[in-house]
Amino acid sequence: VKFSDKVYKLCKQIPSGKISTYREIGKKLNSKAFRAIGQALKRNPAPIITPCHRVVRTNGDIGGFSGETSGPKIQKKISLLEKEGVQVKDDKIVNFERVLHRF
DNA sequence: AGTCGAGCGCGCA
DNA sequence: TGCGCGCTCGACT
Repeated sequence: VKFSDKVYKLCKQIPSGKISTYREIGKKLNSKAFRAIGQALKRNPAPIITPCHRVVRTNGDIGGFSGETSGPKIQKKISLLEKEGVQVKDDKIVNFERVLHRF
């Protein structure tokens, strides 16, 4: 089983309206390959099924989306999150700790 | 505060 | 093979 596969699995475990972080995932996988997580999500095989937009950076930053660290794609990610009930302000998660899903 | 460099696992050339 | 990435952390300015 590949590292990225586990990443997808964990992603799918994140309930709507909540989020998680690359770090949490890495921890859960007992790995420090946080970048690989980003890569895995970028090369997400099932973009809708795997809610990769629910994964953000540890400091509450949105992170990136579809290979962009800023720009229109990120806005899309934000609106998706807001639709699901996660407030985003200034490209950052509002009440980060409250919506953070821990595995 | 901000910046720098190292480590990680995988994908693509 | 080698490099870059949706990252993080500790050390330094």
